[in-house]
Amino acid sequence: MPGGLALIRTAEDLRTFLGTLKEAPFIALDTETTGLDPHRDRLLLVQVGTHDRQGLIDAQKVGKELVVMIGALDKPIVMHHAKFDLKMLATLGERKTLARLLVSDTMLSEQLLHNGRKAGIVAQGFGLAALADRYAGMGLDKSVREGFTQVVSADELTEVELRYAARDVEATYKIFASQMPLLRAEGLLKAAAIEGAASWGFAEMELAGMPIDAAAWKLLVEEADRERAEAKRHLDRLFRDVLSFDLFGAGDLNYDSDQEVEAALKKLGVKVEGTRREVLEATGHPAALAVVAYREHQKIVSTYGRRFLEHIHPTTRRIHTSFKALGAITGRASSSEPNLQNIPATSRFRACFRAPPGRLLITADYAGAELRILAEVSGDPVFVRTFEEGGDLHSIVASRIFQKPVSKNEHADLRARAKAINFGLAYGMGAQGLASQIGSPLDEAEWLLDRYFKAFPSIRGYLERSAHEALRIGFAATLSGRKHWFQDLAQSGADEGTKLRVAKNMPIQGTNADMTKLAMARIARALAEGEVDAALVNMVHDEIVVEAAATAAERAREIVETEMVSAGHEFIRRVPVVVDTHVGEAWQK
DNA sequence: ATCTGTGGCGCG
DNA sequence: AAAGCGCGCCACAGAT
Repeated sequence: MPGGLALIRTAEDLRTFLGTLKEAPFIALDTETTGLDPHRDRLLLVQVGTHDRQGLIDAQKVGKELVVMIGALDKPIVMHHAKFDLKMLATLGERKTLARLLVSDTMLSEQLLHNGRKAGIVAQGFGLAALADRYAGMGLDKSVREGFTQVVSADELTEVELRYAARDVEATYKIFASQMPLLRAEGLLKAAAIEGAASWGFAEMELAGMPIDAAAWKLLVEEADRERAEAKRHLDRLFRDVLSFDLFGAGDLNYDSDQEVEAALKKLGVKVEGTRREVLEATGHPAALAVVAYREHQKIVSTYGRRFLEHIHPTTRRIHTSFKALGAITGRASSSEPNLQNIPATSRFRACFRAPPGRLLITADYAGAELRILAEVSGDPVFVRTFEEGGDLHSIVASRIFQKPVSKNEHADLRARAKAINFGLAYGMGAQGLASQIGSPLDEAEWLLDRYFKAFPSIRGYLERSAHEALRIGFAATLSGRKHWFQDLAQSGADEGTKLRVAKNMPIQGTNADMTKLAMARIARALAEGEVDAALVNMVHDEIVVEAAATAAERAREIVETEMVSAGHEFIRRVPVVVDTHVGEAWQK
């Protein structure tokens, strides 16, 4: 590093340093912090540079001006796990600049390159050190940078620590330089661009968190707990002949143990294999049904109870989930600690996510996203025309299959059957699956599927053709070019049928992920550029939630809808893209 | 005491 | 129980 390891402490010095990067095609960036929580921990160092020149910026001394100046370079900024660095950079302010950065991410790029062919690299993983070794033959000692928790100023960092901080930037630069031709060769540049652009969106969601009415939530859990206890007493009565009771009259059967439940049911003369809800319901036995009822309440108490509320952040009083941008093999994101993508939809739990006074939540979701994607990729004329005309696809499909007029009011039962087929076929569902889904005999389900595919030959044609082609070439892809290689799946011993179903589903589910992630990126940028008092707060696969000041809510809603539609049309060109929005105090479908 | 795999179930 | 795809969390069960 020219000039040794001197820290850049002023905007003027930073300007001088950045001037030396004029010729670089892109800039690598990394940060050193006192911890992982942007609401509690501090940014110490921001390192920027290339393979042969790195600058170490004292983040607290230079302040938000460093973000402005890096943004003004107008070059792609490459980070390893950009979401984290962006969240820490945001502690300086300048979110508007961060939302506009052209971000690339070496970690996500590597995941895209190995999606479904992790075998052989899984031991090293996707950490910076692993990639530095893989691409640049560089050894990075992460342990040097593990403990800055006691550090209060960049001045305290030792020479060794600063040298490693600079090496991380050098490595990141070299890694991306090597990844780029690979991404290009695999047709993954667009997918990588979406991931990079969305990383600020995920950062914004994690930073903002979801507002929650903890008291209301607690009441719902307590109610479920009472109902659970009542359900248990009921169970004890039903099972009284096959269990023993303690002094307090409580039975010794553990209803959370599937083994014990199965054995106890057997003693009552109810033979089941497994204790899944459908199995228990199929018996029609009161004791089996009582177990189902108990489980319903138990699920609420265990999954959405005390531990869930422990995720409320001590300072923001909000729920800050953690997103994995590439959480699913299809390209979907996942959410954890807590998972905000599996909050009960029909219950009152979603209503507990309430914006604070003076603010509102905008809930926006793609209407029939997967079926529109299927219309796009198959080109089925009926599907395409129905969406063009704004018709009800399930009704149209039912009318075709059953040869009689069907609507939401007329022959609604037939519409429900068509709906089950429509959703199931995107996953490669067979007659047996359909039979159990709609509760009809196997031969009837077979007849239905047959009628369906006769009415829509291009749907079957597309699904069969694309799935077999995917297996032949070794991967399935979305409309952005995102790939799922079948190497790991094959190695796991999956049979032909499983592979075909996965291949059918990937382009549909994955293109939906492409759309939603691109929309997130565009919404975050448009809100920032328009200086709208609003932020992304959650996403659930085909749905985006934004919190806005009440005075800005209508403008934010318009931006959300416009950007979701435009992002959808990047991939869906044959049929309209429709987004339903809802504005209110609470999160609502 | 802690880890890992499994069954079950919440969501799209 | 699953020949319907993708997740994460819970409790249990069996292991270390």
